[in-house]
Amino acid sequence: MGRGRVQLKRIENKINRQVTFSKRRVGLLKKAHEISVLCDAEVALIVFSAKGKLFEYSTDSGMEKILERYERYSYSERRLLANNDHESPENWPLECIQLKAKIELLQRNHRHYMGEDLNSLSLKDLQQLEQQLDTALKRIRSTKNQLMYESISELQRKEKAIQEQNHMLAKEIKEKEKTMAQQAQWGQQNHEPISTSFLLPQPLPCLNIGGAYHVEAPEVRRNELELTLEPIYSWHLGCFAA
Amino acid sequence: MGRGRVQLKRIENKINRQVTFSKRRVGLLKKAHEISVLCDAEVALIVFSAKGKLFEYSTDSGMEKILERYERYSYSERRLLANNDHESPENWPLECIQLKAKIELLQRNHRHYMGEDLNSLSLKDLQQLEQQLDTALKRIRSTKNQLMYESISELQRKEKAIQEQNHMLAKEIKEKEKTMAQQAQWGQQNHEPISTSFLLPQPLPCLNIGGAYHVEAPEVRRNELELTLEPIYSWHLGCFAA
DNA sequence: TACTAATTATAAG
DNA sequence: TGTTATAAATAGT
Repeated sequence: MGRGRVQLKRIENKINRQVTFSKRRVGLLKKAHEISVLCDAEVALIVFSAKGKLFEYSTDSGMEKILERYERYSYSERRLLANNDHESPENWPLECIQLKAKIELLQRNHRHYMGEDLNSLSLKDLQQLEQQLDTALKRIRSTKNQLMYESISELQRKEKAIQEQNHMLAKEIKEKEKTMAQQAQWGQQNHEPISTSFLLPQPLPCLNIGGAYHVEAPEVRRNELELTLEPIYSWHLGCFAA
Repeated sequence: MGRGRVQLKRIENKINRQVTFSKRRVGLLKKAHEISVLCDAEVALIVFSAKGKLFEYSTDSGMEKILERYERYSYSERRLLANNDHESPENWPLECIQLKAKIELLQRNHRHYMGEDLNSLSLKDLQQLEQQLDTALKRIRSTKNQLMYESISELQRKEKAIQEQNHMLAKEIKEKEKTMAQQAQWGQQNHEPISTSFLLPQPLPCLNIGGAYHVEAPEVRRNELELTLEPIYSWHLGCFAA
């Protein structure tokens, strides 16, 4: 369909390929939808573009349901491959067996995400994996940076607040000194007045406090965060140990 | 397409519906195959007829691979959990429940490896994750490179072999020419002998072949590898036979 | 299943 | 992205 006859081979021109992909993708999805409506069929369609973008269509029963049904349907074939026989699966509900299969799959994926067990992968698989991890890594770094900036802002804010507090305290102290000095004058006018500087031997404790905060704060914050997330990170160990 | 305009609603006539299903199914599968070949896309198509029969198409990477990739991409594994909840898990063996928990953990993990759901992670977690993915990525790239080098070596080996073959063929041709020239001389000693150079107008066909190979190889290397290393046309599974 | 008229998808611009 | 000439899919038979 179109002005030229179509050759069933990869379109070499990149632009052309992309344009054709967009058009045909729309057509394909449309046809998938049509057959599902016209003929009362259940359809799941997954398309990854060459660049790795995902497009999907599924009947309104939902992709999940359909894939599940697919797995159920093709389970009989797969059971031959699975050697779970040593664990008395006979009594188990089908779902359990599926769960186990799923776990195996997830774990395999996981190993790949860890950069392990790569020999079972093809060049194409490796490329996909690389792309995916690269994307993930970018997101992670971006999130991390954001978090760090936020932490820094927060710390700066706190620093400011505390310094203000310090100023207040310093003022208060000064006033107290004044009062005391006056009292001293009143009470013992004959004595030498006590030097102000003696009464205010550390004009910079505020800085110490601020400094101490600085040093500690990042530590503390990290721990706080860590605590909230601890459960999340412990699972990995838990589940792979098992 | 066809003599009547199509109404996007269920075809009520059962026979008609079934016929249309058969026709459109073939068309759909064909189109799925076409887009995958033309546009270098990865496609998985699952169709259940109204009567529950399964038809499927997948790019040669295989249905499982694509579904895996899909799950990687959309971490929609929830379907297992979501779906199993309503199925009286009370009666299940303890193992099943543990399996479910395990899956949940794995999936959470998984999302993080996809760079998703990062807001629940602390700075420290993010750092760990970053490091881990970075390491994995390095390994993956290393493995990929190794694979590619191997492929290249293999191709070079093949190239050499083919060139040798070309040489042999060229030699053979030369000898044949000699024989023919001699025959011509014997048969018609009165005539002018036909010049050898005329009989051997293209002494370099082998070089042409080699040259073409050389030119193409770097440009198309990736695709070449993919194409040559896999059977080009594999309509996956016997969906068309059915 | 095979044919044909008519619709639909799409290659090229 | 939108248009158009043409190839391809397909509804009805």
